[in-house]
Amino acid sequence: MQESTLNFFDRVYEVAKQIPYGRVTSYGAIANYLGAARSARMVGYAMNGSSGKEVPAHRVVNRKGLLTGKHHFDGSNLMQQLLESEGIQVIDNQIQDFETVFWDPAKEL
DNA sequence: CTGTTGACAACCT
DNA sequence: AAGGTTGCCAACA
Repeated sequence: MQESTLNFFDRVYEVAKQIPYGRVTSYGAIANYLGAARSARMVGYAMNGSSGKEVPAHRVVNRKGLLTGKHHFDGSNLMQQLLESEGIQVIDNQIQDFETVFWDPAKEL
């Protein structure tokens, strides 16, 4: 696969789609996997175009395990409910046992 | 082409 | 240790 052909956004989508069920990852982890460790913000920004795509943006949170991007979802607690639907405990936009459900693309891939 | 923005992360006080 | 500020880097106006 010629990654160079794909835009930065597309790479983020590809990685996000590969997030296993019941797992989550951080923006920095994805950015690190893409070689843009300092571009964690870009990952989040890329998610702006994830609407209407297969990208499970609700599985992507910041390094604290906090659902910072929930405000971008349709509802207010939609993101949280989606994660809880996958067996992830989320309390007050904070993922419980974050280290347990954390999925690092750089290690898993 | 230059400046601003942004779903973060790291550094500094 | 906890909180606030700066830095990154690519997209967008």
